[in-house]
Amino acid sequence: MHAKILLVEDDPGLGFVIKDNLGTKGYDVTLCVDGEAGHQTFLQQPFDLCIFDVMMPKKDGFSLAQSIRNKNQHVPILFVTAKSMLEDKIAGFTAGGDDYIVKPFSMEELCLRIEVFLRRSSGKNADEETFSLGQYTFDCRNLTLRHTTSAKILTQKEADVLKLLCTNKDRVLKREEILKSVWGDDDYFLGRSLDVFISKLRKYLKDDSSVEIVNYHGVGFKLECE
Amino acid sequence: MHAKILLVEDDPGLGFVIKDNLGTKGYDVTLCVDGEAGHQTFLQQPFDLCIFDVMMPKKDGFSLAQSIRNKNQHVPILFVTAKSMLEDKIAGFTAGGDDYIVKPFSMEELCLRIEVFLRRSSGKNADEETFSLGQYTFDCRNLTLRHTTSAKILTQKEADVLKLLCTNKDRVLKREEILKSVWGDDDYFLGRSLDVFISKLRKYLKDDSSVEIVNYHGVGFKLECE
DNA sequence: AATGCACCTCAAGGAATCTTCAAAAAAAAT
DNA sequence: ATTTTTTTTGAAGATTCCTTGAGGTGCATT
Repeated sequence: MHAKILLVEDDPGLGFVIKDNLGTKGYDVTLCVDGEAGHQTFLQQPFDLCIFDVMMPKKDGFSLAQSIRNKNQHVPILFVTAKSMLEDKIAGFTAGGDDYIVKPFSMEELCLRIEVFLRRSSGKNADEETFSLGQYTFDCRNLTLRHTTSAKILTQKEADVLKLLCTNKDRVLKREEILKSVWGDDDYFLGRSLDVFISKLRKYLKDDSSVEIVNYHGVGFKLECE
Repeated sequence: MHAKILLVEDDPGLGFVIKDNLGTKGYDVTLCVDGEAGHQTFLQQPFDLCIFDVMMPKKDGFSLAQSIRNKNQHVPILFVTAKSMLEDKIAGFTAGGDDYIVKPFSMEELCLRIEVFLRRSSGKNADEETFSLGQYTFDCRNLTLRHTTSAKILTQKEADVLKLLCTNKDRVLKREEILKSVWGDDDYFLGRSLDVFISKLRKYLKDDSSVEIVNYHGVGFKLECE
């Protein structure tokens, strides 16, 4: 249950202090030293919360946030700003439920903000949009499929298909039902596409043999979890 | 036999009136005053039908419905909307067999909808979707024939034939009837196919001798279960 | 009892469907 | 405009299923 936090901070001293401190509070912190690195890291693994310094070389905190919002609309982002920064500029970027904290700040202050954020998002997420599939957990808001050890970020379509299968666990879904629901249409070639997606999902789910997408010849597919 | 209804309505006056009224008609109504409470209640006990006001504080009726669909794909949900609500938005949410009723409505209107729903869902689940054949249970939507111990997955055609036999249990079905219904056509060679299917079904059903597909020479077949 | 037709079961052939990989096309991000 | 990511398309091989044929049994009329 350790929340995963992505910390992007160009000042090595400050970065280390924060990472260390949050580490002792039980958070799992990944530190990146610039926006570029932060972006790459975010694309490779899922996080529950982001903390971005605004002033950074290569890619500042705001543009990093923007890039990230292309992939994920929900992760809470906490900006770290200098006191000199204009209020209204910050306000623009924190409109979507994000927040900011002004340097210098105390560790207590930071932890407080983090807790507020995590409580808010976990409450929303817990029952609404996550499914458990054997050893896997699928969070369809964040397009994240977690296994005991690792985590895979899915594309939107992959997630759509998997979600449909999840909400109809143990029921046979006809090919047309899936196509209509995910693609909004049903023709022969889309059927081939669906096959490819099923194939991909199976690959992602192969680490737990008790989870299976079973084909019903000439009919469709069923997700089984025994 | 009292159907259990979950009513989620934030207006205490209206909520009470509905609950009371339905109560006198023999329904067992649980009233919640917001979406959150409704969600919690739903997770704790089973209901036969849900009635959700769409406009509610904390969690609106649609998002509540979505949460519930993650846990239960089948409970019928009836939305209560204001007249001003856009038709197509409602349509999107009522696609899966759910329905809505526009405020203000009369109690008669509401009861009518409820009865339709309950009849449909009890009918669908019991009569159309699954059949019991001696020690066997046949789930024709999922093409599954279960015995006490094991389960056999049928092909679509096998299931079609068995379903036809089930819906006409203890009645002799003429060969042409079966061929027309399952194959859409009736010629000599398909008749031979039918024989093969009957043969297969008998094999699948051989673990309970009280279930039998009997041939009527020159006429057709009858499923007997005694 | 004999004959002809209907039924039963098995098993092989062939058609349709599924699976997966890889490359092309399209869409999105920078 | 260029690069990267995602989706679609194509194709080969594997799998599944329906049909069909063969060999045998059962029924009914003669």
